[in-house]
Formats: sequence, C-alpha cells, structure tokens
Amino acid sequence: MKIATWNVNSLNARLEILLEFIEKRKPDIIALQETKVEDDKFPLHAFNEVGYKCLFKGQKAYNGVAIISKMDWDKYEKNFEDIEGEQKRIIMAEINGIKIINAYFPHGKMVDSSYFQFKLDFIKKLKEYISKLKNVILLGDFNVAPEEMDVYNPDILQYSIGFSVDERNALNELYSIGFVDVFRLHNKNKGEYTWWDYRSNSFKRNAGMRIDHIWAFKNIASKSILCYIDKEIRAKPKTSDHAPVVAEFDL
DNA sequence: ATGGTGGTAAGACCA
Repeated sequence: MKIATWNVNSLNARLEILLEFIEKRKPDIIALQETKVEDDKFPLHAFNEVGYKCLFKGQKAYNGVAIISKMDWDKYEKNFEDIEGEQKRIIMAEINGIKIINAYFPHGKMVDSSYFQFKLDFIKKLKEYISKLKNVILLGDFNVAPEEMDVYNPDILQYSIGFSVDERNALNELYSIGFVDVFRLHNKNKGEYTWWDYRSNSFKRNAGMRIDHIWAFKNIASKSILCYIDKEIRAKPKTSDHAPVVAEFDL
C-alpha cells in the first residue's frame, strides 16, 4: 500500500500538478491539506475519472482536508469539532482495518499569540483522542519540526513558530503514545525538508523545515518499506510551498 | 532578512 500526504495550498490552484503526481506515483491513498474549497465545489470528477474515491471536508479560503483513495473505506469520521473548533482540519477514513487520520495542525502564527495556545490545545486533544485507538496512521501537515536535524537552522529557529520548545514537547507527547516517524525510520539524513517558504529563495537555498509527516503505530510502521519526500513536485513552477511525502507499506 | 511570495478574493488575512 502506497500512501501520500501533501499540503496543496489550494486544491483548485494545484489540481493539474496533483493529477501529475498521481499519474507519476500512483498512490493508493492521498491525504490533502489546505484544500481551501467548500464541499459543493470539490473537484470530485477529476479524481473519479482516474479511479479514486474522495472523502472531504472543506471551507472557503482557509483550511480544508481530503482523503483520496483507490479503495473504499469501511467507516469514516468528519466530526472533530472538540479538537478543531469551527476550522476544517481533521478527517479520518478506516481502510482495510487501518484508521487513516489526515490532520492539518494549526500554524500558530507567533509563540506569544492566542493562535499558539490553540495549536498546543489541538495537539493535546488529538493525543487524547488517538490514544484510545488502535491501528492508526496519522499523517498530514503537523506544522512542527520534531528535531534539530529537521530544520535548516536550529539556532535561529529555536524561538520561532514550528520549532519552539513548547510545540516540540507537545508533539513529542503525541508521538509517545506509540507512533513511529516512518520517514525517519528509513532516512537518517539531515537537510531533508517538506516545506520551504515561497519567499527569500528558500527552496533553492534548501532553507526548509520537515513539518509534514507520516506517523504509524509500531505494528504498522514495522511493515513499512520506504518513505521519501517528492522534491520534484516542490520544484515545479506555480506549486505548493510544501512537498508531498510518500510511504509504502507491505500490508 | 522588522523583508520577502503566494492563495483567496477583492482589502486584508493567513501561511
């Protein structure tokens, strides 16, 4: 089973590149974040035509998540209001006994803002929710880089959003309920990022952060074969500021 | 890099 995650930064703006990505990688499941499209405007046909079903939950202009899958789901869950509030950030599909949780964690803006506390609360509530579950793959844009090797300059970024101590501690508590970082399991190199700011020529300088993740519970991660970041997609013109992450499992 | 770029939607707001 091949599963991918990509923060598209607008599904409509990225539809063409996403379809190229699907053609190239042929993933069984794709988790999308920041679709920025309301449900009645979701481009369902584009995916149905190439053999995928869609589960989605969006809103105008901001947020929005979707699961695009070759296989049908046995169950799904869209109601995560206790964790996300009014923002459309979490969606779950249960496929072949595995709970695929696609999450777009809050950005947090600045470490001293009210948005930051919302981010910490979100991570804590998500942990409480998932800790009651079995057979989980959690993937998406977590908006946190876990380790020093996951950012281009840990000294500069240690007080910045996405790498501050409080965020990394919250993320580590979520991780500690039984997850394995599937990318890190298969790749120990530093300088491997999933997001580069559009500004300041960041991609060319590789001034990025690894904030998009595929995490699996240990029993599932033990069946993972490989995991990689598709930088070719980030290198394209008019692309997202995030690169897709792809993992393959022998399930 | 107290700048910079991009998406949405039509002037800010979010990232």
